[in-house]
Amino acid sequence: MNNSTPAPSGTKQRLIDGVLETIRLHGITAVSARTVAAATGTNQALVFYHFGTVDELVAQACVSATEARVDAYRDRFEAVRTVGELLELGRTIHLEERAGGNLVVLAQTLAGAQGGGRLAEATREALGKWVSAVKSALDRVLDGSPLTEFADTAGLAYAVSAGFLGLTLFESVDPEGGESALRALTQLAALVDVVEGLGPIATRAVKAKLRKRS
Amino acid sequence: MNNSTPAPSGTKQRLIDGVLETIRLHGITAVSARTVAAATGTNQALVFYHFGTVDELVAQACVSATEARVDAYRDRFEAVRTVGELLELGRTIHLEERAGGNLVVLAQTLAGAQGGGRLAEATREALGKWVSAVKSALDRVLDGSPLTEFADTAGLAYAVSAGFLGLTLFESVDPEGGESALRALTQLAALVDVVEGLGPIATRAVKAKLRKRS
DNA sequence: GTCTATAACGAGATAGAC
DNA sequence: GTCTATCTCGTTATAGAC
Repeated sequence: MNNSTPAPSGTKQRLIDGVLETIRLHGITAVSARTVAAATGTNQALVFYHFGTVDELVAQACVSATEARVDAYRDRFEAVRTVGELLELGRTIHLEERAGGNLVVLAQTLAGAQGGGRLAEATREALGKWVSAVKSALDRVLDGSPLTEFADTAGLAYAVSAGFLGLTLFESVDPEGGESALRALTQLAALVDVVEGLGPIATRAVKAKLRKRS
Repeated sequence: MNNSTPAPSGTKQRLIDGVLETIRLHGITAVSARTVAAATGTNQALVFYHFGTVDELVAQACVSATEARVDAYRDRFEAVRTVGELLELGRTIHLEERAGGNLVVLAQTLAGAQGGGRLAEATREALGKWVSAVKSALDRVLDGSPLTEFADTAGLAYAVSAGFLGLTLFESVDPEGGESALRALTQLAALVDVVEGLGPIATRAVKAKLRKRS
């Protein structure tokens, strides 16, 4: 806790890896000091020595794993230029992270945070990392678009992040449904780009109609 | 199991109510035969007498609760006429069900289904009820719209349902974030309606551009 | 820092009285 | 159909040897 990357060398990191693997394979309900110890090849007492409680281990694992993954996409977030590209990036992230199982960890931890407590705090922090990445991309992408003055980018970022998380949980019980949802989102991305590139006349029409409603 | 509504009179229904309340208040991780018994004022042996296993109780509670809620919205789903109205209904459902805690139950059960098994089957079934309600509304609403031939309504229904579930989990750890997400969705609903009502010229332009991309 | 051993407790599940 | 009692096991957490 004394520098930015507290050098969790050795066992501490192995325990974090172990709990992540356990969550990926068997869900948050299967997490215990013993199952984590089994996954790391060590023993359960080390969980309490290094983290004090099981919840604390899960919390730290969730935050650090999410941080690492969001950082890994920083360049690609910054390369996004249209809403369609952003949705496409979302789809890519979803696919890649599903393979690595990182979204599952976040979704599971989020579910486990229902009772409040330490996990709620940790998941709020972890989700915030994704949300802020999406929000800054949205701010850049929507700049100058007919949607700017009506779209609450912060709220949209929350909605998008939450949506992908829900999708992650969903496809674990219904892979085909998840697949078709992703295909639909890809079509949606194309639609958004088309609307964005409608040209000045149509854009002004959209803007005018939107103003009339608000 | 011998007729459509198996008359789960008395204790069996109380156990179902008890597990639902437990999940709402403390999450799926807090569910056990003992906690449910405490919530019903009875004893834990009844769980096994009536359901065999705790998982089976959770599974039946999830499915029956979801079925009841989806039925409660049937009329309102059928009254929907535009995409914007559908999104608005989604927002309404989300608000009402959050108060009753029913979406939380589904989201929590979904998270608990990660390891497969009985819960996975039950949540697939329960989610399917929401999805099919959304899909039939989408089919009706998109009929004749410029989006029809490009939108995969089944996939969209999955995406929308999963999205609202993710939002439900999200706002339990970050209520303000959830609020802003819902506000953003309301704005989005207005935008969709505006695009839908663009008039024949713009509609043809959108269609043409979409075709060029696919 | 890591291990074994163990305490204290809650879990799922069953047996049997009523 | 409901209860109490109990079995067995997994759980968190600690104590203490190494």
